[in-house]
Amino acid sequence: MAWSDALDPQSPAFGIAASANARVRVIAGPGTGKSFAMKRRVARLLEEGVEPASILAVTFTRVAAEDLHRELVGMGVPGCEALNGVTIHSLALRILMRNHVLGATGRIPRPLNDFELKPLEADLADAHGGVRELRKKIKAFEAAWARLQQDEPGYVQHPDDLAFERDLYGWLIFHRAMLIGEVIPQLYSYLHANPLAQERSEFRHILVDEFQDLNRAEQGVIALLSDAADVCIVGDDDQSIYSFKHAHPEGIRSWLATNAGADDLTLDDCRRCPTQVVAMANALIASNVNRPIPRALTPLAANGGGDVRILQYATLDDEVVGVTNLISGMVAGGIPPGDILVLAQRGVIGTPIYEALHARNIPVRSYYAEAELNAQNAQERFAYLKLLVDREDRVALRWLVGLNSANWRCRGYRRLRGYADGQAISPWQALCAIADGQAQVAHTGALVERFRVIRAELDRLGTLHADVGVLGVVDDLFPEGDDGVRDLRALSLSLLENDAGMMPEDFLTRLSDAITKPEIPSEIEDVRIMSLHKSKGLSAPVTIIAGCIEGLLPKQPRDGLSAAETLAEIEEQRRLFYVGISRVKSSPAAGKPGTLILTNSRMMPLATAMGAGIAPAQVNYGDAHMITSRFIREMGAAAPAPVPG
DNA sequence: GGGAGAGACGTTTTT
DNA sequence: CGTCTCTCCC
Repeated sequence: MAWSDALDPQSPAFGIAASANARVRVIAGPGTGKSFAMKRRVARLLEEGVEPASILAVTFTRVAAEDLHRELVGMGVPGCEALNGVTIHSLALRILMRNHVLGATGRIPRPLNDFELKPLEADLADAHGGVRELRKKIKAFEAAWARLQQDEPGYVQHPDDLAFERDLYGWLIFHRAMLIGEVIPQLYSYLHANPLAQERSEFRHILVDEFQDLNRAEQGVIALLSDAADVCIVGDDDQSIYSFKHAHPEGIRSWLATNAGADDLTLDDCRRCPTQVVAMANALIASNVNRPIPRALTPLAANGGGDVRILQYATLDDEVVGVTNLISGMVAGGIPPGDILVLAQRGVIGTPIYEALHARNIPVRSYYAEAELNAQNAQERFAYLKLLVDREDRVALRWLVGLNSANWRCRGYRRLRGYADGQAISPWQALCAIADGQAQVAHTGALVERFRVIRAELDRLGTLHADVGVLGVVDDLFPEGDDGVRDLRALSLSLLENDAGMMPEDFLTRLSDAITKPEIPSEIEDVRIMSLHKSKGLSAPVTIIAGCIEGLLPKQPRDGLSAAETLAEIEEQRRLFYVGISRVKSSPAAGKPGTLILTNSRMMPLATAMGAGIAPAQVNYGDAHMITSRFIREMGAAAPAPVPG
């Protein structure tokens, strides 16, 4: 295939593929064929003899990276199989490892699981304004302290932030661990400090997908990698939904100002969605006031109007049953389960739908994160497994000695850490010394008592392993019938199925990977249930968004915000809904009109509402009364009238 | 250091 | 409504 095959030279896609400008920005609305245009651009580069290794295609999420990689490799152009599609985090880690940046500063790339953040938070909270403030600080640190688009990354602005960074590094170095997110500030400062670093001129062509998802630090990393590269960024400020990690729509908007002379191209023809959905999406997003470049998607008549329904149920239970019935009916009618995408912003809505479909033997998969480690006993057994493999896993030990204490025994642990540091020994060695009476450290009684239990349990597991191997240990740690570890058991057994004699450390590595980096299947065979965030970049012939109520979509803005900040939160929620409805794909030729179903319910138990952080409009004897999302109204006359479900 | 009781909050993502 | 977090007190 030649890169320009069947491409109209007047089309924007041609322009994107052909532009020889060293800086190109593409604003591409949902479903406008940006992957297609990027692919053609890469094909052109390869045909012109550009080294595949000098082309960098980078995105923010693994789903998008693997998608891009698959598309690029599938082009059939010579050299395409050598192309890389990477997440910015994996790229960062690779560059840091290659340059021994981490080793030189005493760092070990042992990532923390989500649940392992608890003791870190407890250990640092006192000195840094409490756990809540601390979490915000971690987010800002991961953005290299550039909380706003106009902030310069890498420069700590407040003395508090500086003290926090010092303590955080201290904790991570002592515990021989890393935050996933810290690779970004690390890489930024490495590249910034080393203008002669090979990586700054390694790439000739950089393509960035979903650019609006990058925060200022991540944008800075891209800029520092671009010394010798042509850069093409693709994204959509209307799909910017990651303000919680300090990515703002201004990022892609202001890129032209900092890249003078850049080409500015736009993709507006919505090739994916039915025309009615395009009209609804346009009406919806027009309600965003803070939108300097008002644009609209152009519908494609050939896509047909689609099948759009807005359904209301009396109660949340009815909604769950209703959605389940709809899906069963579709599957019974011959629609492949993999064509169906269910979006629910909270587990309380998504999980019951998942369970109900599961009970009806409909293939279904839930994409809510790290679900295997939700239960505390799952976390505990997993920590034991880590310690069994490596007694010097300081994070796992820290977690276990703090377990079942509200403050994770942070005061005793502080003394222990001081002692271990002073003696230049590890916490494990220090605890052994104290437990065996060879050393005394005041106020560590509770800690050492816990340690004795942990050590005995590890001895037991060690013996068990010697007797019955990894499989026996798995059976002991994740026993059948224990709901909390059900998923861990299933996952472990599937890993050991063909290789029961695996070394424990290999088993642990594979188990960790399976939990934190689940495989993204290329053939979708299940009904998919996920958050709206996760759905970015995906499309499906049938898209169902459940829970379209005020307080959830949009979520209740946080308290204490200024009017402008509140507006910004609502506008981001509107963009989130815009992303959601534009997932639906029509293929009239294949008999798939493109089905979009939006559901809500008028009432749910108060406990459910409060449990999910949904502010009810009114409460009556334990029933929370909900009202329909404003977004339904904002889609205007383009949307069908809501009907009972 | 740790327990009791009052008060806040609940999501989304990255190897 | 639960769970987590914070403060106060022993």
